[in-house]
Amino acid sequence: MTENPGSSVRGAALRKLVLDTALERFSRDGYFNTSIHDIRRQAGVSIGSIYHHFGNKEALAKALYDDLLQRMDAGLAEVMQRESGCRARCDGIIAFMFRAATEAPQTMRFVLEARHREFLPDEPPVCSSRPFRRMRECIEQGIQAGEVRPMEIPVAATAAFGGAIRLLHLHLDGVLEKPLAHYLTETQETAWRAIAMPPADYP
Amino acid sequence: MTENPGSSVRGAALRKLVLDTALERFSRDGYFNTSIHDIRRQAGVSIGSIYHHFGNKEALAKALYDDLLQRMDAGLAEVMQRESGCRARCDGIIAFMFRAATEAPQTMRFVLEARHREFLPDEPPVCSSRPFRRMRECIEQGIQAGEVRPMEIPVAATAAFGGAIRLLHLHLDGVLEKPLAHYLTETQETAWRAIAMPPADYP
DNA sequence: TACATTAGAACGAACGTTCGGTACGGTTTT
DNA sequence: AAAACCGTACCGAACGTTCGTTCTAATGTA
Repeated sequence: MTENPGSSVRGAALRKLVLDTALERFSRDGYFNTSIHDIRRQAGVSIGSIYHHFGNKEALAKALYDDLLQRMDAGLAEVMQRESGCRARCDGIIAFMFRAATEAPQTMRFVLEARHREFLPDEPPVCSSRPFRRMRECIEQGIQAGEVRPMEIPVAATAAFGGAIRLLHLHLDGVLEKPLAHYLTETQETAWRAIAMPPADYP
Repeated sequence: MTENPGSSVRGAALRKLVLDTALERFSRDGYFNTSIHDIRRQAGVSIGSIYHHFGNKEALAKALYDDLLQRMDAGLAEVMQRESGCRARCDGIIAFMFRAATEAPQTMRFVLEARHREFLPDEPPVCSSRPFRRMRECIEQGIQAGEVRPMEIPVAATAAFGGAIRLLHLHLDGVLEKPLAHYLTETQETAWRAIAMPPADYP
């Protein structure tokens, strides 16, 4: 475990340690199955420290949530800046999500699977957070540029990324036989087929 | 409210009343934000009755979960029996889910959004439940029949229904502008485009 | 009478949180 | 330079509340 009885950890390092521990427990057992005392024990810090840094349990979860969403958004922003054109960007977004779910499954689980509204009642739903808005905007631009069929935005956006996201869920639930990367290119191609503008001589 | 102080409700009717109340509260506030005492108060029954019929809180949730999954599976079975051919069945499945999410949003929320593993630790993930297995089988048969492109089953299945399911989530989160039905046919067409076998003279 | 069902007061455990306290570096006062 | 003071960080025993559950008595039903 991450026991740390001597507690040489202080300040910002302690804050980070608590956040890391909270992520591990929240994503594994869920928010309500994890007590502050659990986090205290595993992180090897005191109850007082946790309350000093975060105020209360809900604020700890919110700090974690904001942190992860922002990191995820930064990743997507980097994709959007590196790639140009809707197709390349969609592929990049899907690849990024697959990589994130493989390398940081706990983060992905907490962002994607947790029912945030149950413990953060004032938070808007995940689907209206920055990362998800970015995906929708990408599709909107694709339609305007003529790369993507003209269609209802929600339909296009969910068609483009819904398959990939469901595959992510399967991966996080441990029901996929092969590693995520094995399904990447096929997922990208399939997603694009669903929304791509057909060639001009299409029947 | 569903107050019922006089309590003429007994036996099977009482059991049903408790299940209905539990569904409403679980889907609105979540399992952990709903206490047995809450359900008792709203249903107008006694603590003793609840424990007599269900044993404990977890078993109540499991009874509800099994009930809803079975009802959903029956709906899907009916679609599979009525329709023949992969395309018609996929369309039927998506239409069924849209209808269910519109007419019984609480049911859909509990089946689709709740993190069951957090309160039913011994339950397999939703994605391996009967209804979801049915969807995957439908796609598998489509591939064998030559209606669907030969591809990895998980990719094909998530491509076929992932978009629709994400749209369901958007609907349940209340972020869609128009009623679900408005997006139905476009969702069906888009899903099919993603997985359909291309015509023989395809480049 | 016998059995199944309902009633609700009571209990113990677990939880989130509080609060009086220590430790310590920096700043002001003497 | 020493003393007094201050604010921040950390500690953990203790508190009040809530929750799931139990238990015994009462009640309806056959």
